[in-house]
Amino acid sequence: MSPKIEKKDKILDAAEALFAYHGYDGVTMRKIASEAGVDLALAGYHFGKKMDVFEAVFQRRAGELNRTRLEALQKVQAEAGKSGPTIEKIIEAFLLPLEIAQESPDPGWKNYLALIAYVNNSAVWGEKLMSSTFDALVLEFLAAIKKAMPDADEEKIYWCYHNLSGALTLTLAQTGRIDRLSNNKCHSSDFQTAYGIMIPFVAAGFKEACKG
Amino acid sequence: MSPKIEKKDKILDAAEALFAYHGYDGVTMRKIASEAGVDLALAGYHFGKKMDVFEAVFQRRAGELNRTRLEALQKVQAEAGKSGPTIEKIIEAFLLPLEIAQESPDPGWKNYLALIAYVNNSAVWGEKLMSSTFDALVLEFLAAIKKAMPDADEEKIYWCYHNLSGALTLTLAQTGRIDRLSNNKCHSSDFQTAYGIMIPFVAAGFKEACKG
DNA sequence: TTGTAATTTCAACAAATGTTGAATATATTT
DNA sequence: AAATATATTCAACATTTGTTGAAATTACAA
Repeated sequence: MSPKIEKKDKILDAAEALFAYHGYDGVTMRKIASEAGVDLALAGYHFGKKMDVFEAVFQRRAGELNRTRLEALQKVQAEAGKSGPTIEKIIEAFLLPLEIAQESPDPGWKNYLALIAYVNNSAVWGEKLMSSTFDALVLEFLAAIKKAMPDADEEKIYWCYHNLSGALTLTLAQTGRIDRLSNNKCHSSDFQTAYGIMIPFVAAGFKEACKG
Repeated sequence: MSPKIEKKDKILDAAEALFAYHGYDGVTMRKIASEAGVDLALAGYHFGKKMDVFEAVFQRRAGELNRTRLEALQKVQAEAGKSGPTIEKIIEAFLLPLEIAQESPDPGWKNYLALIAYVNNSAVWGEKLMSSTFDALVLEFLAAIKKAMPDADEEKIYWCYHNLSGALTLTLAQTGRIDRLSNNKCHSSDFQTAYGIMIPFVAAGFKEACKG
């Protein structure tokens, strides 16, 4: 219950929420400090430059997220035995940990995943941060998919993953667009429905687009 | 060939490229002016505030884009006759005009579509700008899809479109991520392959996820 | 308690930013 | 050519921004 850590984390929480919604350049150190209820200079003291705050936010939950998703993959692999899991099961293992995180009582997870959506869609950050942090995990999943579709062209599998990644990213971003488009019949915050449809959608996409 | 219009358009071109890559807050009026080879005050003279420059960029090509895509839809509808076109044909009509635009000799189109990707993934801009500019067109396509899948639940169709929109958006963004992930076997700039896979991927996704 | 290290605040800096009024130049019209 | 409108530049403003040194406060060990 040491107050040091409390304030340090409050800075990360505030930065997480602000960066996720406004992007890196849309956030000021003063806004972060103010939102965290902390003096302006404190963020600099704990983390260094503004960019370092951003990276600290980005890295904070990355390890746990990668661990959870890898465990989910290993679980379906163990259940499937030597033949390996189906595409559906692999996609499920890839996505459901995110749904669980978004439904977590800690609202920070929702912000964090929206931040990942921001980074993943940015040509500025995408290559630098996303690849170094998440490619290892993604390649594990892609290997499992290749095993489940031994006849599929490798290049096509990458592009199918790209489509999966895009659909996922837009879901993580929570833009509210589907609410308006559907005249409020659907809601960006309805993750259960989102993933419930995304999983068969993507699985069918892989199967069809990787033919030949 | 009047030089007035030349400079005015150069400002929009520069702003388009910069906003697409860096986002609204990552761009300064000075960078726009400098990139356009124009005095700082000129952008303000022609367009007003910075936000007005952004909206001018966003609106400049929207009309033509909507027109082209609507024509593509009407063409496949005319070809299909009363029964209406298949999902594949509808998705094609939705996507191929974008591929053509990205391959246009005018590099501004590529930047413009990357800008749309930025806006579509942003919760700040998404609802305000995207909906008002593109929802009418999207609803035309969704109506065609509903006709092609009369048994499908409406809510599911919206979510399937959301998946399509996400996959498309990531492609428009050109982040370079797939290059790195695939160890340079795939390239963000290879639109032909991207859409060649996206179309069957999405069509199969619609069919499978809208069952029941 | 005393002393030391860690944390937090205060204050201020230099640089960058959006915006605008006035001056100049260019084009267009009369 | 003169006059008018349009376009462009110049110069400067008030804010905002990231960053940092010094002071003050708090936690902790001896």
